[in-house]
Amino acid sequence: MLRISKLTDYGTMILVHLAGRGRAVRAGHLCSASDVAAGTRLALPTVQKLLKLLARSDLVRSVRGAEGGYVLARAPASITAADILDVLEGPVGITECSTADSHCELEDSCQVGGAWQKINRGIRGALSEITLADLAHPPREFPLVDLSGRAGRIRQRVPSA
Amino acid sequence: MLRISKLTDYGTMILVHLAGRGRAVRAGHLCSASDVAAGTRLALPTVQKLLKLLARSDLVRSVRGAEGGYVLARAPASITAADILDVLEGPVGITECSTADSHCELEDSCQVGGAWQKINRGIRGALSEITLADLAHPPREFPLVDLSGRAGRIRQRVPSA
DNA sequence: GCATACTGGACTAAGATAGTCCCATATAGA
DNA sequence: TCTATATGGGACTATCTTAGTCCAGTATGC
Repeated sequence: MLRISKLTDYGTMILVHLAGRGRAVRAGHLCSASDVAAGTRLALPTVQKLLKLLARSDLVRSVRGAEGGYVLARAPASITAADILDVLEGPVGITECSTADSHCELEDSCQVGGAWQKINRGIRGALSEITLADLAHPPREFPLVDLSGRAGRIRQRVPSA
Repeated sequence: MLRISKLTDYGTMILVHLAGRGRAVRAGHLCSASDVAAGTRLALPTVQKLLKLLARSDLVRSVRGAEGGYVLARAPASITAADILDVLEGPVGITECSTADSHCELEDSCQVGGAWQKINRGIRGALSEITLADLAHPPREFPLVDLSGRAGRIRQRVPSA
């Protein structure tokens, strides 16, 4: 149920790896794709592909050329699981009709649509409360999440697209 | 992100349709696959396939032969979204390694696994709080859901496999 | 016996996913 | 300026999953 793709899982591992390299980066050392592949034990071509993808987003910054590499573009605590999924899987919903601009020909006869959308918002909310920092060092408990879709958030967070 | 398959969506529509037929059923009329297809505007072969699948679970009961058909086996309020996903998509997690009996060769180098499992439990919890009755008549607000994985539930619910 | 309706399973086409590879381009340093 | 080291963009393929259809078998009511 509700599976994320392997690539998204790998991408998260990569981000966690980058998050763990904060000090080294501040000292001027960037992480190359090979570094990340070695650190995560993922295949190099796969890591290269994912880093390219991540570098196009605002989560990861890249520097080309010799001595180049990748760094997190933002603090781990300001990158949420929802951000990561948006970049790696696109901003789609749990059903096609739970994305914003969809037209479903079953709309008239479908009584369920609205409910999926609420569930979808709830899950997005949940994922927005979990940061890369949490993923790198999982806390005892994750915060409460509100499935009602009301505005209030437990913590203020950089809004995700 | 986190998409459910179309068939699961259709299956849910079918269940909602059956839930709406409670009175007719008590009067002795079962819903045939054709009835459901007409009521939901889904293609008949697809409906047949899904009803077969649902009838193998404990969510739907079937009666063969002329005048046969399908009924919900339990009250709509005791069937949760998690139950539905389990039947239609199998009891899998958002990552392969978030299912119970998996062996991931990256386990040593993967720092993320535990966190996905918590997220997974949180989402399952959320889905366990939403019933078929809610889906048929969506309430204003869905209940709060706890991502921490602690025991307490807002409502007592038939446990899902 | 026949019409109705479920049961089990095979089957296909289309699409998504995972993974690899190649060539172009940028940069640091010798 | 040349070379080694990196990223950037994209093509490509094999495999798996999904959606959808169809058929032969079986149970039941009339």
